[in-house]
Amino acid sequence: MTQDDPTAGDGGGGRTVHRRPGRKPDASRDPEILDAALQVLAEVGYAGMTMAAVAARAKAGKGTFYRRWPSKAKLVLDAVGHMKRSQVGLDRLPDTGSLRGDILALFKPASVEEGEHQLAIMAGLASMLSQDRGLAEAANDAIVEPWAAANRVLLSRAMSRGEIDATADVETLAQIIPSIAAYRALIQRKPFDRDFLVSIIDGVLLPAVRP
Amino acid sequence: MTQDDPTAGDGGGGRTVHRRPGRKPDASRDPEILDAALQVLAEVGYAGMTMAAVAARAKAGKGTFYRRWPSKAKLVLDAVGHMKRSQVGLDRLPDTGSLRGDILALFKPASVEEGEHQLAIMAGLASMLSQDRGLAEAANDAIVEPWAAANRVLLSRAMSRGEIDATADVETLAQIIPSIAAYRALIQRKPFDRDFLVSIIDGVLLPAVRP
Amino acid sequence: MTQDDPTAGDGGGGRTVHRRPGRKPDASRDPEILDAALQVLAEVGYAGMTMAAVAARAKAGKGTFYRRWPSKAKLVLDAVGHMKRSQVGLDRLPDTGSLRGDILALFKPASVEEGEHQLAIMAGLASMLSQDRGLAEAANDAIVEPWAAANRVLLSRAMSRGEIDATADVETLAQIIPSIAAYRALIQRKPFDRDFLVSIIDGVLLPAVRP
Amino acid sequence: MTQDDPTAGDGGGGRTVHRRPGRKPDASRDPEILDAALQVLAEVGYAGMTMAAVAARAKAGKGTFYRRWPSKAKLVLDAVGHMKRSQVGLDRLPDTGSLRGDILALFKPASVEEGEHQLAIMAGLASMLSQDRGLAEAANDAIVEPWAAANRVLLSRAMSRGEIDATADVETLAQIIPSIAAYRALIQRKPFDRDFLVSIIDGVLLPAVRP
DNA sequence: GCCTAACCGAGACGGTACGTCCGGTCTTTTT
DNA sequence: AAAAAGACCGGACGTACCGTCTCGGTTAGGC
Repeated sequence: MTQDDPTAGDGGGGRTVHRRPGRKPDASRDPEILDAALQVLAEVGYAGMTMAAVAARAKAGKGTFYRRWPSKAKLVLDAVGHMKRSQVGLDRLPDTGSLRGDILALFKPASVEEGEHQLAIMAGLASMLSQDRGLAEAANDAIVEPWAAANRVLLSRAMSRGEIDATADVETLAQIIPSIAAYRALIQRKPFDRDFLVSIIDGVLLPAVRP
Repeated sequence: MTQDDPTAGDGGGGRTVHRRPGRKPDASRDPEILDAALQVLAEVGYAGMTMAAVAARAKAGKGTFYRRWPSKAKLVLDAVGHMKRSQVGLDRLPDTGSLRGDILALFKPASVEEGEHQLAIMAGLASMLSQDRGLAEAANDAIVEPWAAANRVLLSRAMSRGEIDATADVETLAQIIPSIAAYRALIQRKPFDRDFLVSIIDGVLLPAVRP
Repeated sequence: MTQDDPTAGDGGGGRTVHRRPGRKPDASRDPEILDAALQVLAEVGYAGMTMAAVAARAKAGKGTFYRRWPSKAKLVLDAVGHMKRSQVGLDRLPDTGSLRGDILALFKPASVEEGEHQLAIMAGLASMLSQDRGLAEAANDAIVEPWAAANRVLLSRAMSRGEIDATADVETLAQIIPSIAAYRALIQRKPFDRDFLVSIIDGVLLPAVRP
Repeated sequence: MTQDDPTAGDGGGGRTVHRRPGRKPDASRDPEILDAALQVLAEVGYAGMTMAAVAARAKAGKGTFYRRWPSKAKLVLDAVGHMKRSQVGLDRLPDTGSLRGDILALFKPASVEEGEHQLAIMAGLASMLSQDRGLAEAANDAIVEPWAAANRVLLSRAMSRGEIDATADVETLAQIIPSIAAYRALIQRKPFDRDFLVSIIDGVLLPAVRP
């Protein structure tokens, strides 16, 4: 998103390629600005988020981020894409021995809370999703997809154990919980609490995969 | 949203309760304004929708709708709540003899197209959903809930026929398809096409309800 | 300004002359409305005077005075023209024996106070004077001209007594005090107090007319 | 009207008093906006003058002048105060040798025309004069007072020459012509033409000052 | 070590939408 | 039919905010 660095291509044997003189943009401001944007976004939503507020939060001037992102929308897009992704931790997934236990452990309170913060952000930028396809993708990749991936792994494991039907549509099933969680939080604005999770697991997921 | 009629409550023995004199609000302007708002909303989205444009479309003065709705957000909220609901038609649901056939018939192309227009409106106001719980509720009631209700009926019928497991969690299952459809259209911005519908039906719904 | 009353000619022995049906305009409301308009005008000025405020003050509906006057400006015009004029009382002017005494008596505190209220009204509609020639005339006739006329009489008397120069330009001189009083009150917004009056009399008027 | 510069008061021993950072208000916009306001004011009057029109004329955003003046009234106030004053030119007053000649030369047609434009502006804002003492003062200072000052000089000269009575009340007399001119133009809406000027001079001023 | 260009925070700028208020008209109920 | 009450359309007011531009001051390079 930040503009191309004309010096980037001068990697190898380029000689006497005159760099544009002057001070380089302070790269350390990028993440600070993006974090500030995410904070404000989660607090007041996209519409309520003013560039002045982000600037104040990041102790930056508006010029500093308009030099890097062409608009508020693109800034938010980049901010979402910049969110640290692997909160779910595919490398250390729960392993309780049963699919039900694994999934309940995956959506343990801490994770859910973390996820709700992400959903708050996503809710904040919901308006942009309809305007900007790329932003929708970035948001999906950053927030929902990791959980779907985790579910995919847990389902595959259960299948290897012979715990679930070998013909189950793992790909589709893995999207069920994250999608409904997001829908419930974003559109219905109801809490994605443990009771609801259990009703999804016991009412939909496990029945659908029973051998 | 428009205020209650203070004269309505003449329930007791009071007689000759004098109505407040003066011109009554022109009730016919309500739906005209709401329709104009929906048109503009679907065309340019919530952010691009200006009150002046709605006023011009409805040939109304700004005072007229600020007398009825306190803000742009509330106007849109009411407009969404006012959308004609019975697109699904609970009284004339498909009846093909099988649950799979029924659901596929329910989400026939015409309905889907109609639904996508509604989703376009909903996408237009997505930014508000995160700010206003009432709006989210209205949107859910007007757009998604009718389909969930239809699914509920179809599932109940199939259960009476003995086609599906008698212990199936109809309530939760009925929400699966509308939720995922809305999520896919609003957040992921991917088409809710027939292929995806089939993969939901065959990969999740039917397996979950098989006896 | 108010429309002709077609019933006015039915004074005497008219029998079975069919009147236009319906309630007659309540002529008694005219002065009440005009007084209310003058009050509001003097209090908040022309710009701050709202038709709703006048209506409330007169316990009238807006329709009542828009049926009689075509606009706010014309209402004010009529209101000014309607102000009781003969505050000065040409028939009972002071007669102290000297021009100086007469003029000081004419502008005695009570009169001045009364005059200041009129000037407050005039100041309130000052904006209209520049827009509407007729209003300016009406205002001048109602407020300033009576004092000029009184001065004219006092000067003439003094001339008959041989107190002042027989060639004095009475017409012009008679306008001096009212004009300067109005200018001072309207434009300079300084009080037209006794000291200032004395300085006009002794510094301008009497020197100009001394034999 | 525009706020004081908080850095101006570095009078004491304080060193390294850091100015408030940020872009400074573009001082050149002040007179441009004020001129635009005066133009619009003279053309359509105070009531017809819209901020949007002034903004368009000055190629300014509304925020720019609402940052400098708190309201339309204050903007007009400042605009009047800003009118170039020295139309009269105290340094090059006429000197014909006689008071009568001097005054007639002072109010030569060109000056009068110039003055009438100023009176047009003043008439345009007449409504404000009754609401805002400061505006009335500014208007008086900018428009009428310069002429009074010129008259004062001419009278003093004539007195030094022994042409007029040494005990004449120069201060009061100097206000007569400008006051009556303003009153006649603003309130009576009659032209302040040469004939009327002559009648003032010969009927009031010269008689009052004759030795 | 100095020059120069681009950076930085801060905030004024032009433009535009919001929500309020009011003038003049029209409608409903009461007299 | 006229009165009081008040809703109606249109449009100006003053506020808020986006994206740009300008200020004084700082930080890299290249010489």
